Amino acid sequence: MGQDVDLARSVADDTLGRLAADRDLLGRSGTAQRVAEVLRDRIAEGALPPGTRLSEQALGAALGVSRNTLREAFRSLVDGRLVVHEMNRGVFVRMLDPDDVTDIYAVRRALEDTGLRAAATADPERLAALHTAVAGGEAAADAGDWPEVGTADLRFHRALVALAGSPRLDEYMTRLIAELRLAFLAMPSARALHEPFLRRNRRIVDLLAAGDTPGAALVLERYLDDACEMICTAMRMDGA
Amino acid sequence: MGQDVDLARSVADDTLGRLAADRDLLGRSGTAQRVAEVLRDRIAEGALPPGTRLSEQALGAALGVSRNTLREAFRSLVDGRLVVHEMNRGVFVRMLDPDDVTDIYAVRRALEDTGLRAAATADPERLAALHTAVAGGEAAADAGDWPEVGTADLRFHRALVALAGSPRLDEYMTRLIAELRLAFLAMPSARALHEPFLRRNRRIVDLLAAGDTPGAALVLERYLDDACEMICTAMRMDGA
DNA sequence: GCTAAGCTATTGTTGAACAATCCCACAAGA
DNA sequence: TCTTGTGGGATTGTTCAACAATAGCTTAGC
Repeated sequence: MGQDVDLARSVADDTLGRLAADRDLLGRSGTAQRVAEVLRDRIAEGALPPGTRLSEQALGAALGVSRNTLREAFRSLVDGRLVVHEMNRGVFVRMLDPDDVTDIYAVRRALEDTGLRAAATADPERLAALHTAVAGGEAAADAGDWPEVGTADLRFHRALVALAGSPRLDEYMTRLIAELRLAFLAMPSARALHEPFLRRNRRIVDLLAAGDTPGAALVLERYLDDACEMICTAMRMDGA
Repeated sequence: MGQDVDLARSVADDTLGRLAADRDLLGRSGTAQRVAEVLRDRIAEGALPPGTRLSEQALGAALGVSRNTLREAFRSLVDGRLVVHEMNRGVFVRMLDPDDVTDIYAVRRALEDTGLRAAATADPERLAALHTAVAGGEAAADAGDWPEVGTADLRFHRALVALAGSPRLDEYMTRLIAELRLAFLAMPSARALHEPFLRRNRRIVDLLAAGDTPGAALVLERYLDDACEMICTAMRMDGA
C-alpha cells in the first residue's frame, strides 16, 4: 500500500482518543462476565424470581459453562446484591423485605437530590435527556405498555442522577435500580405501580425548566415517599 | 450439662438479635472471600502498590489457594474498583488519575452532605461517634502517629455518612474510602495530607453541636474541595 | 411426636489439562 | 534506522474430574 502516511498525524486530533474510548465496548469480556450479565437480565425480568435457588450444576449445564466459571459470575451478582450466598447452601435470588426497600429509597433520595441540585449548572444535553425520558413514559402509557412505562420511569430518574455528571454516582444508581427491580417483581400490577407517577415526573421537568429547583425537590421527595410506601405495603400484604 | 434452660427466654430480648447480626462476621465466609479481604488490606496499606500485577500463579502459591479460588476473589476486587482486569493480561492494582479523585470527592460531597442534613434528627449515639473520631484524630496527632490520623479522619467522615442511618450508604462510603486509599498512597507524606484537616473536622462537630448545619456544610464543602485539589496536584506532579 | 443416626445431593476447593492470547526477542525487509 | 513478520515462552481463560465438608432428608428407635 503506497499510502504510508502517519496515522497519528493524518487524522483529526481526537480520533485516536475516541477509538481508545471504544476499546472497552468491543467484545473483550470473558465468559464469566457475560454469564453474570445474562443472569442479571433474567433476574430483572422475573424469569428467576426472588427465592429461586441457583443450582451450580443445573445452571452450568443450561448455560454451557463450567461450575468454576459460574461461581465467578456469582461473585459479581453477590456484590450487586441481586443474589445472596449462603455458605454450603448455594446462591439464591435475593428476597427484599420492606426495610430494604425503605433503605433503597433513602439512597435514591440522596442520589436524585444530588442530581437535582446540579440541574442549574448541568450540561444541556443531560437536561434534554430528562425530557426525552418523560416523553417516552407518556407515549408508552398512551400505548398501554406499562412495563415500558416502568423502564422509562427508571430511565428518567437515572437521567436525574446523571445531571451531577459523576460516573460513580451513575453506576451506583444503575446498580440500585437493578436491586429495586427485585421489589417491583413483588407488585401485582405494573400499571398500578407506575401510572400514578407519570404526572409527577412531568411536573419535575417543568419545574426544573422554570428554574424552580426547590419546587422540583419537593415533588421528588413526595414521589419517593409515596412510591416507597406503596411498595412496602404491597410487600407486607403479600408476605402476610 | 444439667442447665437445660431455654436460651431464648433466659437472656434479654435483643441479645439473640445482636448475636444474629454478628453471625456473618465470624467464620462462615469461604476461602475466596477471605482472600479478597486479605488482598484488600494489602492494597490499602500499600504493600501491593498501584500498577502491581497480581499474578495468579505467584499469588496462589503465596496464599496457598488454587487459581480458581483466587480468580473468584479477584471478581470482588474488580467490583470494588481496587483492581482492574485486562482480558488475557491479568489483574493489576488500580492506578487512579486526577479525574478519578475528582469524581470520588464529588461522591463524598453527596454522601456526606446527606449525613449532615440528617444530623438534626440523628441517633445521639451516632453523633457521639463523631466526637470520638475527632478526638481520636487529635490524640493521634499529638502522638505524631500520622497514619492513624488518616484513619481517624476517614472514620470521622464515615461516621458523618452514618448519621443518615442507611446501611447502603454506609457500605458505599466504606467502598469509596477503600478506593480513595489508592490515591492516598500517591501522597509523599501522611502528615501533609491529614494535618491541615484536623481543625476542620473539629469545627464541623462544633458547628453541628451548636445546631448550625449550614455552617458545618460550608466547612465540609471547603474541606472536600481543598483535599481533592491537594491530592490532584500531588498526582500531577508525580505523574510528570 | 420427637430425637438421633445415616444417606444423598450439593457445595467448597483443589489440581491438572489444554487452547487462546499476549509479550518479547530476533530476524528480514524498506 | 525504522518498521514489519515470526517464533517461543509465559500467562490467562476455561473446563473437567476428584474429594472433603456440609445441609437436608429419611429412617429407625423410643
